[in-house]
Amino acid sequence: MLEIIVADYIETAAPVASQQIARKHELSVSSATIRNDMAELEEMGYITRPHTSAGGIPGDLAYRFFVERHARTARPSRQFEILVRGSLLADSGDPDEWARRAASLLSNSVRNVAIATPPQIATAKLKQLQLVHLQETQALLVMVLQDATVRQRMVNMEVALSQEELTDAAVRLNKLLSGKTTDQIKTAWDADYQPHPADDIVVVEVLKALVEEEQAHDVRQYTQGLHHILNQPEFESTHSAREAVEVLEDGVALKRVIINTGKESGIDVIIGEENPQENLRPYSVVLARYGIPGEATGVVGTVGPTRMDYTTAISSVRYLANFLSELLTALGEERP
Amino acid sequence: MLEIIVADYIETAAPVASQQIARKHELSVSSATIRNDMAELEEMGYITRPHTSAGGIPGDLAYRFFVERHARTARPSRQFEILVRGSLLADSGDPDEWARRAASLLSNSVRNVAIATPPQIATAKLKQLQLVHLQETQALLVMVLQDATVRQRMVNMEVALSQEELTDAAVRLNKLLSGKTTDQIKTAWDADYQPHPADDIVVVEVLKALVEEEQAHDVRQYTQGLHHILNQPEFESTHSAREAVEVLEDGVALKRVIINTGKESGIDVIIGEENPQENLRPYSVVLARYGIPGEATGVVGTVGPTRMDYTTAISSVRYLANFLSELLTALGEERP
DNA sequence: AATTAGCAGTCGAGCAGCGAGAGTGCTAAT
DNA sequence: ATTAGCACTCTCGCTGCTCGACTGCTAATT
Repeated sequence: MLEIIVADYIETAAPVASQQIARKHELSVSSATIRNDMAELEEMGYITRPHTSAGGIPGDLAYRFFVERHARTARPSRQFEILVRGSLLADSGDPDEWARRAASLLSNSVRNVAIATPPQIATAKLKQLQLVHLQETQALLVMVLQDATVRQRMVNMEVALSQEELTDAAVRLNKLLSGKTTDQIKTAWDADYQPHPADDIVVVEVLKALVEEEQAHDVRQYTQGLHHILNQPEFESTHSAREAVEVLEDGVALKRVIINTGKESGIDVIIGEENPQENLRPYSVVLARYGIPGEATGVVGTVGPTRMDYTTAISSVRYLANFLSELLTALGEERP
Repeated sequence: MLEIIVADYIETAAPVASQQIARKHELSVSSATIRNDMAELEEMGYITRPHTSAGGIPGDLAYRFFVERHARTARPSRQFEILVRGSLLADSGDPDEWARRAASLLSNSVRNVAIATPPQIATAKLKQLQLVHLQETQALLVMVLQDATVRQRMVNMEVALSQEELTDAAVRLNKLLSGKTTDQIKTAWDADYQPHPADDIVVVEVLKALVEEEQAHDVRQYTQGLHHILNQPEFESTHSAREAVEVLEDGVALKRVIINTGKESGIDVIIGEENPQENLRPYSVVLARYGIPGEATGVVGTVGPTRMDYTTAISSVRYLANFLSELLTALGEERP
């Protein structure tokens, strides 16, 4: 039931009515029954109605259900596969160019904005980090990188820690993180880090932010297909369209999302309000990381209205990511 | 008179009425007089009216007049100069980065789309060109470049030329062009080429096209500020906005225009219908080439509706181009 | 207990009509 | 050559209207 509504709404962009469902899908139930079911769905928060006597439009929850239940398993069209192979195998062996073409291909496939970053080689290695006591609850976090550059930041801690306690914490954190690239740090973090009772939460948070910033520093990203936005009915008003273009063209919000995209060869689907980046809440993002984990990885994905065609989006992104990974490992073996 | 209308229309985007002019500018004439003058301007083709009883809106001719008469001489705002210096002197010495920032700065200044290409080093030098007789009026134009790559193209000539005549022509053209970079060829062309009676026009045209294509091959361009178009009233309808974004995002039309931008340190202003590129006819383009002629040059400029603020556009583009040229020559002297 | 038919009620889209306001073109006077 | 005056034109926003699409509810049916 819910899936029909979502699929219909994705296609038509209009509130879906009970009678339409009954007619279109030749179900053996009448519109009245459907109305009852829809009332239930509304109560559970899956769909809303623009006004009392109108059809239902799915909310983020409904899309989430749809994605988990149906869209994840889809395969890309044969045509898309051929196009990708043709375009990416031709010509250049330049990974930068691959990213640009991937964005272009994806954008055409999903008829939405697509983004891609070229594979980034994780260069910045952490040498050491220090915590210096300043006052009561204030400390300085100093991060020394392998290439001798230094990053620092003030921390306002939750509890007052002495210099000894801070040094202790620094030693612990160094043991875990030093010698690693920012990329590896992010990975190690999720896997190995266990909060130590003596660690101050704020210190950890600031460190995290600092590492992310370092990563973000020069992520180059290619954006393609901005014009697709203007075709979508949700952006018919100039205002919303302008906002969308502004956010996507600028790209810092996306950059933040990209950095947090996991590497476990899965597809990240972030639907509407789920997005930690406030600017991106009106949209959905489908992202995948590709490349060789820990060595050189990039990201491909697409951004669109929450009412986007998740099925082809997910399958296209997955196929592209896999193919780019293949290309990249082949390149690595060729020139060792 | 005409200048007032143009300036007013640029500001308000609404048809300018005779009474408004009389009131706003405190002229010592009445609205009736202005009406008479405007009727004349309409007859001369400078302005048109959306309907019988409406004010006048300037046409391409009027903008051309305005640009030549007023906009060319303007100086950029002090604020813009400071911003440019601050942003471009800071940090990196990477010309690619300069181009990106220049586009960004310009886009903000003119509140329109801005484009910039990083300085391209003219590498491809012409070694030799040959003309081979095939049939009656058909010949093959072969272009051999310094790096041993070969470009060829068929030519359907206007008159039948023998192999001897073709060889003759090739010798003449070689004398003029060989050893030069594609960049220098373009320059030499405008300056030194005099049509020889025995040269076939079509041959020359094809050669020209071939050189241009070679240049276009990998011009990287940075586009900034697409969102500005959505603010302009001329792109209120989703349709026209989408078309604009499509053309500008794609960029091949712009590429063609960029290649033909002269190097004589002038500002190229292409207004509406004047544009040889059909896709760009609804817009105006203000472009300047910067860098070291014959060695490494790039282009900065802006694209917007024909009703654009030519005064700040021209002054901003000029200032940026000059400043980028300075930066580039400084870089050249530093590392010889 | 679930399903269905029927019906009253709600809401939005589209259309015509209207009046106000802005601005022109023309004519006659200066 | 300029200007005042006036009739005419066109746009824009408002109102009220109808029509059609849907729902929610109730009562009947399986």
